[in-house]
Amino acid sequence: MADVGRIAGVSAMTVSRALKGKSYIAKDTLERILAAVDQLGYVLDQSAGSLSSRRSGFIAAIVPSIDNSNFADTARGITDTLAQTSMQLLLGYTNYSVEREEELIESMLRRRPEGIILTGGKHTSKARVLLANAGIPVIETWDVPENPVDAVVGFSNTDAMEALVDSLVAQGYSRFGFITGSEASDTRGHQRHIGFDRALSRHGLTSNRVVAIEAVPIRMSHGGEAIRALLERYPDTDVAICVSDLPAFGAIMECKRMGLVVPRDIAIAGFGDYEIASISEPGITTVNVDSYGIGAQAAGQMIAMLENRGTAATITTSYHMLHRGST
Amino acid sequence: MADVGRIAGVSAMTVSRALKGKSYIAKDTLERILAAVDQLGYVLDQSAGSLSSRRSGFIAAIVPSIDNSNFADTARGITDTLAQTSMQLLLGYTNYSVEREEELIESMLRRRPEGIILTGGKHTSKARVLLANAGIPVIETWDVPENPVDAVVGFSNTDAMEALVDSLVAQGYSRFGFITGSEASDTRGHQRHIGFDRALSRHGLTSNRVVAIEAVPIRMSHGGEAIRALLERYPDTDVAICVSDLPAFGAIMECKRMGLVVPRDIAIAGFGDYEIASISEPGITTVNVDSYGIGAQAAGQMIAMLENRGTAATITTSYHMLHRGST
DNA sequence: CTGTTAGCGCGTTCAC
DNA sequence: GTGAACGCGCTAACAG
Repeated sequence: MADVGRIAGVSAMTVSRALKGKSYIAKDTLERILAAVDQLGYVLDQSAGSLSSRRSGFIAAIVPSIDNSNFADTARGITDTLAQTSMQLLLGYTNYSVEREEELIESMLRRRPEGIILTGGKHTSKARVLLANAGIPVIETWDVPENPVDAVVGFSNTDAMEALVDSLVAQGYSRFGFITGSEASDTRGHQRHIGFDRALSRHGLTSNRVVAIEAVPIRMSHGGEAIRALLERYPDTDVAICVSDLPAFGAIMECKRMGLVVPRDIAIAGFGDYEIASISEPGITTVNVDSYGIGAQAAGQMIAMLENRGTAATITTSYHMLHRGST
Repeated sequence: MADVGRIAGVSAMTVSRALKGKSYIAKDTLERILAAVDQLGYVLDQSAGSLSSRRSGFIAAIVPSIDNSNFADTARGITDTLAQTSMQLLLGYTNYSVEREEELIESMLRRRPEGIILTGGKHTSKARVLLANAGIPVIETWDVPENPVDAVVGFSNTDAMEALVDSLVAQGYSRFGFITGSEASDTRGHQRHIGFDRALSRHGLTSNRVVAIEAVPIRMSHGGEAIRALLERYPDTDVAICVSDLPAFGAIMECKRMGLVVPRDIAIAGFGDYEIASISEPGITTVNVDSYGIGAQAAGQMIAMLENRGTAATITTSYHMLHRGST
């Protein structure tokens, strides 16, 4: 930067101001500086800048998996919204492990992010301490935790699943199966299971037709295994709800291979409204949860909090049922 | 850090050494330091550290989209491999725009990454200048560019598509259609199209049955539109190759809706071996391209280059045909 | 509109 | 094994 200044015949400070674009600089001074920047191929060193200004320009975000279009959409929502500011996203994924989350939080805090966006409300106690000490806005997403760290942008997975069950009961189904993954790891899956149970008991139905695949995350292929297991144990099941559209799709395809017709022989529903749910034939009945909007709103709330415009609000995001051919 | 030192009764320097874990520290000194760190909830400030050590600990990676499981897998491969080191991934996506890539490169270079991993070999000239000036290892992936910037980890999309066409010709198909997206943006799609043309002319076949959807990126739903357009214009097409499995799946589902049986009435092949290709019924004939391995090998090569163990090598990654029920 | 001074929080280097 | 001095490249604060 000093080099640039030398060539342009100004001090480093003026170069700094010119490159920030926030202060008034004489037009010809600015031109000389930009010419020098071009000539040298100079690129600002933001790590030095952050040290001095005490603003890193980072927002950290941690999702369970990027290999899942719901969370990828959330990450996109965050990035796109952050693009309006000069903030940069520092993204990490936990593979659904709170221990890994703790490590990630620590390693990200070393970069002094100005805010941090997490998925869900389950964290190790050390993670909570780290977050508290960091003194930065924390936003938990994809859930409405009972004891939020700070702000929240999400929806009740329990309620959403209850609504799905209600609508299927209304359709006339009564022998419900549930296909899920490792609930110890996937807390949102666990919440959905709770919603499933609750809704069923409200309707006076039983709910022990459950297949839990102990794999993290649950994939399309697991849906196939699971539906076989479910139908073997409970052959009279008339509808199987899957914890996400991915296993739901796998289940539907497996049914096809088994010679069963969905939904005539067995109805199948998913959760999340992944693209496949609308494209698959039959289409998959599911719950749309606005994955992109969760990210966009979380980033928006973060920006507000950083500008002292917002406080630790809880923003509830919308979801809606999508009835398609699979039920 | 000075605070920690004060509590532990040592200098900040000793704290720094203790936290790095590379130097010898008396056992009880170390314990006192760790206790103080715990007590204060101290977290290292890596931005200050990088400024001083002139090592940011960042590797930048830029992919076209994270909302695509192939590139998400590559990102996972990079992260997982980097986890062996203390490097952190700085991830960005371009939405298939070289202009956006240029912006991203510049904003990432401000963080002084120690290396940068790009997708493909097409960059703006300014981007090339920025990369050259940065003086860090650059790895281009997912392709084998004619004029690589530095190292390369990828495969020839042209060759891979040629191999797919060859195998379908061997299966007896002769009236080939091609479904693709915006080739101006998706250079790998463009390469595949070239391979398609080349292979067909080698076999003395024509190749004008092409539907290009001008959307970026091409999604499942576009496959449906495209197959309709293709069959309307060229009703005698016997096999449609899609630029990726996503539109291939959309096309298969649309055929089902149109009452066509795949592959009896029309065969369909994809590219990329997304999970859906193996789960879908029928399974989708496709080319597996080791998306995760591209990331893992790129990161491995990056580590080697940073340790001066490797030079600007070109690593060719493997691909293989997967014949499934759709052809 | 521009320059000077000081210091951000570490790690490098050298000393002991 | 530990400490002191110094500087990384930039920007805040103040001056003019």
